[in-house]
Amino acid sequence: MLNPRTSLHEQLLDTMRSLNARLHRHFGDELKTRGASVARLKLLSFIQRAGSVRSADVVEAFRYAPRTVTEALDALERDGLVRRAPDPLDRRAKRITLTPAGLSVLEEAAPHLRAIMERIFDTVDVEEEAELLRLLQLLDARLIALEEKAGASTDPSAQAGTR
Amino acid sequence: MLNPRTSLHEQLLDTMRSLNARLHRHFGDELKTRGASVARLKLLSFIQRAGSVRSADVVEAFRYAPRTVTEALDALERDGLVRRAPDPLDRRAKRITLTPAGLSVLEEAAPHLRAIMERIFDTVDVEEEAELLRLLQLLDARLIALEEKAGASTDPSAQAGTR
DNA sequence: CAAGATTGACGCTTCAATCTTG
DNA sequence: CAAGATTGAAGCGTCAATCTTG
Repeated sequence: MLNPRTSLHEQLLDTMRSLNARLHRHFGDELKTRGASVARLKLLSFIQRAGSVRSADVVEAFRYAPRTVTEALDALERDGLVRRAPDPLDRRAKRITLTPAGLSVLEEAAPHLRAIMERIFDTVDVEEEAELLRLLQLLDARLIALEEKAGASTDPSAQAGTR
Repeated sequence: MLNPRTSLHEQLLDTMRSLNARLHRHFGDELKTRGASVARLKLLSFIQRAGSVRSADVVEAFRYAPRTVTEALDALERDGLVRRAPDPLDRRAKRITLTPAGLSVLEEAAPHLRAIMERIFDTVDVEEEAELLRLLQLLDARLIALEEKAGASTDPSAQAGTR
C-alpha cells in the first residue's frame, strides 16, 4: 500500500511458501507408496555415496539440528532401510550403513524423483530455470551473510547437495 | 550426470529447500521474542482484516488442512491473542476474533516483518525481484495444473495473500 | 572440557477419523 | 448425508538439555 516494494516482498514470500507447500505435497504423494520422500531420499543417497556415515556427518552436511538426524535415522532404521552399528574406533559414535532394502528403495525411487522433476519443469525453458536458480542462490547467499552478521561467533557454512 | 538438466533440477530443489529453511529460521529468530512468527502473523492479519472468521474460512483461504488451523488457533488462544466464541447463527461454528493483545502483537510485529524483508532484498534489484516472482508463480501454476490432472475430482483453488 | 548421540518439548504441516449440528 | 470443528498419529524441522566417551 504505502510502499509498492513491500507488496512485492509479501507476494514473493507468499508465493515461495505456497510453492514449497505444493512441492512438498506433490513429491510426497508420488513417493510415499515406495517408503520414500524427498528428505529420505537425500539422506539415503548421502549414506550410499559415503558408504557409511556418523550422525554428526549428517548434521554437518545437511545443516540439520541433531534432533532431526536422530529422528530421521530412527525412522529409516525402523523401516529396515539403514543399520546403526557401533564404531570400532570411537565408542561414542555409530556407523550408519544402507541395508539392501535401503539401497533398493533408493534405486527405485531416485529415477522416479527425476521423472517428477522433469514433469514439473516441463513447461519452463532451460534459460528460465537457470535464471531462477541464480536468483534463489543470490537470496540464499544474502541470508547466509545476514546469519554471519548476527551470530558473529557461531558456525561457518556448508551444503549437502547431490553432487 | 547422464542428463545435465537433471542436475539443474536437483540444484534447484536443493536451493529451494535450503532457502526455505533459512527464511524460516531467519524470520523465526527475529519474531519469536514478540510472540510472533510468519505463520502467526499471516493468520492474525487475516482475522483482523475479516473482523471475525470461522475455522473453515481459514482452511479455505490458506488451503490448510483443518488440523493445522485448529492447532494454530489453539496456540493463539492459549497466548491470549484470539478468542473463540460460539456463533449465534450456527451452533456448529465458532467465531474467531482478535483480542487487544492479538491486535497489538500484529501491529508491532508487522512493520518489523517488513523491515526484515527489506533487509533480505536489500541487495536484489527490483527487476530481478519481479522476475523471481514471475518464475515462482509459473512453477506454482504448473503444480496446480498437475494437481488438477491428478485429483480429477477434488477441490478447486484459492490464495490467502495479504491483499 | 569437547564431541557424539539421544531425548523432551515444541512449531507447522499432512491425512484420516470422530463428534455435533444443519 | 454434509458441514464445522476437533482429535490422533505422523513427517520434518527447531532449540535446549542430557548422558557417555575421548
